[in-house]
Amino acid sequence: MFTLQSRQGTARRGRLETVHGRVETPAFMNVATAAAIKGAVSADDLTHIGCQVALCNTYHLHLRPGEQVVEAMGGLRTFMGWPGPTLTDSGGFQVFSLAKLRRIEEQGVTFASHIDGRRIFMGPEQSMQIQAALGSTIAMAFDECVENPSPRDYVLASCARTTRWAERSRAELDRQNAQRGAGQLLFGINQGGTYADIRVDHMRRLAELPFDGYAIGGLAVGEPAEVMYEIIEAVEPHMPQALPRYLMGVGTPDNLLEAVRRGVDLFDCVMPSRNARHGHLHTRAGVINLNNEKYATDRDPIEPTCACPTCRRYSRGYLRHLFKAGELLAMRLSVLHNLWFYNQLMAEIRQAIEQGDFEDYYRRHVQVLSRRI
RNA sequence: GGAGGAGUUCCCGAGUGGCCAAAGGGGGCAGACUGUAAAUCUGUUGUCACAGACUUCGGUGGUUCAAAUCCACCCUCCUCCA
Repeated sequence: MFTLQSRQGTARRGRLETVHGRVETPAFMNVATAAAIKGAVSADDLTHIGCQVALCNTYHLHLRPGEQVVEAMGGLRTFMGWPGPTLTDSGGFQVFSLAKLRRIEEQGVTFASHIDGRRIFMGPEQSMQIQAALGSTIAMAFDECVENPSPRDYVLASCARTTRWAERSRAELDRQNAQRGAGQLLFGINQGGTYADIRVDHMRRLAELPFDGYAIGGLAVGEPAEVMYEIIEAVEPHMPQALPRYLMGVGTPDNLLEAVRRGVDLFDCVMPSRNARHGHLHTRAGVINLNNEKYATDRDPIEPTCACPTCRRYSRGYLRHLFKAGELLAMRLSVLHNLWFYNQLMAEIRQAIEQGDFEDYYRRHVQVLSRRI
């Protein structure tokens, strides 16, 4: 159940009530691909850094440990000790990211497992069955994420297939929900590369299907940010107002501000966690690289005004040392900070929309938060 | 005291007459990263007046058109024998 609390221009402040808890939007979902936030961050930590939704991956969990194991262990939430809502990505992104290891056909995609090379077949039915077994709060339709730029002919054909896969995803999850007496939600995914007309046509088709939310996929995969914003603007008017909109895999703080401003409610991205593991930390003034020599004797926390567990206690100099020494603690503390930063950013955005200050908030932070300093 | 072996650029370590400023690691410095094949990947790492020149392979001297590489002596370290 999704309700809009308030709006400012196209920006929306909403609330998604699920059987596993409430999600205040706009929200950034924290990425836990293999049922874990990389960097030694526990589900318990997630609660403390303001995470609302944990995002896991169908393909990865199917390979290891296998959905039947997760199911036998009580489902994704029990398995990983995370009490809140979860979202599982369908495996569609792996069609893109593992392009060298797969073959696409109408029925689905055959992957060579990146772990042991064994053949894995995944179509919409398989993806839904796996996600149903995992028991995520929100399942994603099985799609093909196409790289940008791609030839128009290819995008057109791929998009038509993704539509058919969306229909099959919807039908199979309905079956799974009926069999299990479950109410797992399902989001459809818009594709169409960088072609606004294909995007719009595809979105219209998807909107005819009874999804619980709609995602824009296939962005931030090669195209300039401006093109991404244009595509969002083109597609947004065709997304149902009453349902949540999710921009998949995005992005930088700037990307989030720009997309919220254009009507997006949900996000996820590996950047804050991955970049944290690589020493790049977010501050109000931009992104710093803790590996840089200039931080060796810096006694300030990453962000002086930050209330995260890391900033309350540790200096940049110490964290830099931990990175240089290869200590796991460097990653843990950095990931905690960056995810806190993102979750906090979204909380501030929500408040700004509620108070009608979003435009002001946007102007003060855009092109500041994402710059490298 | 005797017999072997070894000393290479920040470190480890290849190289045994010219294609060597010297492989490969590590470390250092910097960069990348957008639904995670990522604790990963890339660049760079003697000096300078930098498409070239200069200095460098324990030290000194020599052989040679040419030496990190060959010869002599010296220094240091390791192993074994006394």
